[in-house]
Parts: sequence; C-alpha cells; structure tokens
Amino acid sequence: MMSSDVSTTRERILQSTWSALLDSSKPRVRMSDIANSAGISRQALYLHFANRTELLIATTHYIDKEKHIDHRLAPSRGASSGLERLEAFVDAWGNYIPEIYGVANALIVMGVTDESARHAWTGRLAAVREGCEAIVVTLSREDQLNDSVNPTEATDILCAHLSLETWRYLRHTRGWNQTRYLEVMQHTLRKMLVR
Amino acid sequence: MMSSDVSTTRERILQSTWSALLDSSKPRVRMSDIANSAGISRQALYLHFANRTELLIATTHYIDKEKHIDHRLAPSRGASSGLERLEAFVDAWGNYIPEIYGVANALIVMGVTDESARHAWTGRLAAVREGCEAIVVTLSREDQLNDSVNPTEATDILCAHLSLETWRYLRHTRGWNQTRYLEVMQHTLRKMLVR
DNA sequence: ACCCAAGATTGACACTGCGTCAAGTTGACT
DNA sequence: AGTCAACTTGACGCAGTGTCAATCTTGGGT
Repeated sequence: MMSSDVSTTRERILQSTWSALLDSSKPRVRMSDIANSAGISRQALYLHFANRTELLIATTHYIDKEKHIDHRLAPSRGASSGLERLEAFVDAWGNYIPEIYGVANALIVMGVTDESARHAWTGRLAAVREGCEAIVVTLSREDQLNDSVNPTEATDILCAHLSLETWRYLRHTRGWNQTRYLEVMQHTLRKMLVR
Repeated sequence: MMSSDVSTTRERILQSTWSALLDSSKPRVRMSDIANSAGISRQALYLHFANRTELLIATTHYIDKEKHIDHRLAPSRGASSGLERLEAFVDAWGNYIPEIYGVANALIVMGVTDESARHAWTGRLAAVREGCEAIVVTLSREDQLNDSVNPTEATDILCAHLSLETWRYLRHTRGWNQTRYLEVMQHTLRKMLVR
C-alpha cells in the first residue's frame, strides 16, 4: 500500500476511532467496530497499535494536533490579567472538552482495569491542572484571589469544576447547551475565585 | 444451611461485596472474589442475585439500611432556614459518599455496558438532586438565593459540586482529607449560592 | 520481467470474566 | 426414611482482547 495516500492507514484508524467514540449512540466501541469503519481487518489494527489503550492514547494526541490545542490555549497564556486569563482558559478548555470527550471517556473506563490507561489520563489531568494553577497564581499575585481558600485548594476546586465529569453531568444528564455551560462556568468561577 | 444464623448467606454476600468494593487496593472486583470472601462458590451467588448488576444494586440498598441514610438526612429536611438546610445536607451527603463510594463506582462502571445499572445509578442521582433542589427552593423563598443564576441551574451546579466524581478527585486524586473536603464544600457552596 | 518486502488478510486459538446448566452432596425438619 | 432447600463441582457458551502462522497483494528497485 502506498504510504503517500491522502490519508495513511494509521490516520484513517485514528479518525475512525475518534468519530466512533464521539457517536453517543453506541455505548461501547470495540476494536472490530473501529477496524470496520477504518476499512481494515480487526487484526490489522495491531499492526499499527500495540493494544486498545495505545490506540486511545494515540487518538488523544491526534485530536490535540488536529484541533490545535496549543493554539487554543495561547490567549489564556498571553492574557495580561488573571481575570482575563481565567476567562480565556474556561473558553478554550470548555470548548475543547466536547472534542475529546469520547476518547477521554473511553480512556477513563479503560483505566479501571488498565494501569497505563489510568496513567495516561492522569497525565492529561495534570496538564489541565497546571493551567488552573497558573490562573490562581496570577490572581494571587494581583491580590485578586479570594482569600478564604489557599491557592492550592482554589486550584483543586477550579480543576474539579472544569472536569470532564462536571461537563458531562451538566451537558448530558441535565441537558444544558454548550453556550449556557460556558456562561454559567464563567460566572460561577469568577464569583468563587475572584474577590 | 440454617437460615436463622446470625448472618444469612445473603447478608454475608452483601457485606462482602461492600467491603471488597471499598478496598481500593483491588482495582476490579470479580464475582469470584466476592464469592470467596463470602465463603461460598461463585455459582452460588446466582442463587441469591440474578447478575452482577442486581448484586450491586442490592448492596446500595443494604448500605442505605445499615448506615441509616434516611436518619442522616433528617436534620437537613427539618432545618428551619435554607442556610442550615444547605449545611446539614452537605454534612450528611458528604459523609455518606465515602460509604457508598465503592459500590457506586462499580455501578457507574457497570453502566457503561449495562442499561439497568445505568438506570439504577441515574435514580440515585435523581434522589440527591431532589435534596439539592429543596435547598435551592428554600433559599429562593427566603430571598436568600444568589440571583445571578436561576433556581434550576443553581440546583444543577450544586448537584455537580456534590458529585461522587468531585469527591473522588479532591479526596483521592488530590489527597484531601474528609474534614477539609467538608469545610471547603460548605464554604464554597455558601459563597456560590447564598447572597 | 522478476523478486522482495511491507502491509493486509484469513482462520485459529488462548485468556478472562459473566452467566448457565446438570448432577451430586449435605443437613435440618418431619 | 424421605424430602426439600441450600450449596458444591465441573462443564459449557458467549463476548471481547490479544496473538500467531500462513497466505495474498502490490508497488518499487534492479
């Protein structure tokens, strides 16, 4: 097979994994489902990825690249004030969650039995937490941080609030739309963290 | 086997399920693990419970009974002001989460593939949400509710904040102790909801 | 033309864990 | 002695992951 095809097999697999996992109509996505939708045999998946976990992890990286996560986070990093930083971060991350939701969720479920899946997701969480920490630190330096909780705890609360699970509860279980989610998050978090 | 033993087989199974699931050292609890620790054969479990999901659901009810969930929630229901109601509820539910965490989590994981497990957990969530709603309604009647979010949304946010997932993140991932969890929750929620 | 190697295919199999079934054991109660 | 319920043992079916060996296909290099 030519490797200079418009999309390599590897990319087709990643794309298929991504869309299969975003499709909420199927509760569980099997390796064979992914193989089928990528147009190859189930066994051929293992020529490209060692196992299900590796495939999921690779898919998160693929999405990061395709959706330019670093580019989206730039406004938050570059914001001058802590408040702007918070707003930009909520906007960037809050709009990124829907993209990675499927894979992330699969990775979390995988983590129940698979150590490396657990580790991978923990890593992503840690990255989000760094973003949260940067916001809190900036607010703190500006003396804008609500002084009733210490910076570490404020970071944790912020991070918990912006979690995938909270997003899922509000958007899926409670049926909020994305815009309302963002609005309420912006408002609630400001109220919680800023003086 | 005599059915008037100090503990019936059924109760021993429920007890074993409970403690096995609370033991965080084992990531996944199998039917055979439960059977072993209850001192019966794996197949005998199915003489008492139709399947894994039924067993988990029965265990949640067992815990409710053993730990007197209704009794614990009484102070919140009986509180005179909305603020007291909130405090009592956070205290009651926040201290109940550690008890049901293991089973609840297993039920959630089960829900990925099993419709009835999903349904059971949804029901529990709905019950918690009713408690949250009662608080918000009371605050609203007293004109104490923060007017920046409407009551429904306030209830959702409160419920999300008191979720099992938030508790796990703070207590397990972030290593908070239970007392600190309660203190910060009390404080954060009051700040968020009350004028 | 020829051959090679990469990438894919097919069919088979091992392993785990859930759930089921049939046949046998045990012990209490009558 | 007989019965019935609770439990045991061993075997099996099923789904889904991961592995293996044998075979096919196809483009590129010489």
